[in-house]
Amino acid sequence: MRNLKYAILGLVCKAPTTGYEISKEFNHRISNFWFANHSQVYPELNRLLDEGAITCETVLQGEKMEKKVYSITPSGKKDFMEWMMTDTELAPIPKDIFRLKSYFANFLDTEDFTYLIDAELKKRMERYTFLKNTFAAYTSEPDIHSKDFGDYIVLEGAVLREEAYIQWLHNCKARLIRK
Amino acid sequence: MRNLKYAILGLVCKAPTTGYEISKEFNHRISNFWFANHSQVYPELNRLLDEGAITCETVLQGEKMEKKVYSITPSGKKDFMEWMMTDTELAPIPKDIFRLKSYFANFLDTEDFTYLIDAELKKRMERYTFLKNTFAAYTSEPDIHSKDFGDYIVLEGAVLREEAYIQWLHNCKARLIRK
DNA sequence: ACGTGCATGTAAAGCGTTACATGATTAC
DNA sequence: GTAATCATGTAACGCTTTACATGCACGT
Repeated sequence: MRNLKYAILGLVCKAPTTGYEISKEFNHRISNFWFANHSQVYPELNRLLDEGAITCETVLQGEKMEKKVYSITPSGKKDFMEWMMTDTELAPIPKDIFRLKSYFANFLDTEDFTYLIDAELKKRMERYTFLKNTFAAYTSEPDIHSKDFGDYIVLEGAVLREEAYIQWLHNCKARLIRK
Repeated sequence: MRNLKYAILGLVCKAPTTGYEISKEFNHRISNFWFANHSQVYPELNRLLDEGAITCETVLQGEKMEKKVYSITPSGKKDFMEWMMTDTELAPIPKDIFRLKSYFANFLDTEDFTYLIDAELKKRMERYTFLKNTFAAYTSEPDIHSKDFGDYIVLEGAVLREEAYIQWLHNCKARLIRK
C-alpha cells in the first residue's frame, strides 16, 4: 500500500522540507491521523530519492552540520495526485485495547470497571481539551484552497472523534451506576 | 505488549474453544475493535500452550478430522485478570488514510474532493446501518454480569464512532458546497 | 561547561498481512 | 459430484517500534 510514502510525498509537495521536519510533523499536527518515527522516515526518503519521486539538496547549517532538503519531482507529484484521487477501500476498523477490555467487562466487578472507565475518561478528556483549544485557535474557516484547510477539517474530525468516545464512556459509566 | 495474547485468553476464558472459532470471532463481532488472521491465531495458541496459560484437548470430528479445544488454566486466568485490571496508556491515535487525504485536500478541486467524500460516506453508511441493526437486535440492556454485556456496550461504542465519522463527512461536504 | 534541540542514520525484534499448503465434513 | 465450510498449520514479506549510534549548534 505504501501509505507512508504518500504521507511523506504530500508533505514534500506542500513545500521543500527535511526528514527532521517531517518527523516533527508526524509527532505534532499529523499525529491526529498518522504517525511515523524518524527511523521510518529517513529510509523512506532515500527510497523515494532512488525512485525519482523527490530530489535532494544538501544545505549547510552553521559550519559543519548538514541538512538534506527534499523537493518533489514532476513524476513524484503525478504519483501523489493519482493516489489522492483514487477512492480506496474502507480502512480496517482500528484496534482498540480499551474496547477489547470492555468486551470482557463481565469478568470485572462494577467497581473495577468503573475505575478503568474513569482512568480512560481522564486521559481522553485531556486529549479532547487540547484538540478543542487547538481548533478554537482558528477564528475563521480557512478557504478550501488555502494551505490550512486540510489542517482545519482534520482537526474538526479529531474533535468529533474524541467527543464520541467520551460520550460512549459516559454512557458506560451511567449504565454501571444505575444498577 | 502481547495484546493478541490477551484477546485470545479472554475468549478462552469465556468458554473452551478452538483456533478456528477464535478466528471466526475476530472476523465477526470482535472485528469492531480487534482483528487477527488465523495465521496469527494458531501460532499464538501454541505459544500460550507452551507458557502454560491454556491446555489443549484433541476432539474427533467425524471419522478422521481432529479439532483442538483449548481451555484456560488457573495461571492463564490470573494473567488475564491482571491485564484486565491494569490501567494502560492511552492507545496511539489510529492511522486513517481518508483523514490523511483530507489533510492534503487543498491539492484537489472541489469536485474531486466532493467525489471522495461521497464515496467514503456511502461505505461508512453501509457499515453504520449494519451496526445499528445489530445493536437494535438487543431489545433490552443485558445485565452487567451477563455474557452479552461486553458485546452490547462495545456495539454501542461502534455505533457512536461511526456516527461521529459520518457527521464529520457531512460537515466537510457542507463546507465545500457553501463556497 | 552543559543541556536542549537539530540532524541523520542503522539494527533488531515484534507485529500483521498475504500467500502457500493440506485435507475432512456437510449440505445440495 | 461439487461447493462451501470446517480445521490447522507454515513461509515470506512488509510495516512498526525500540534501541543503538553519532555528532553539531545554540543558548545560558
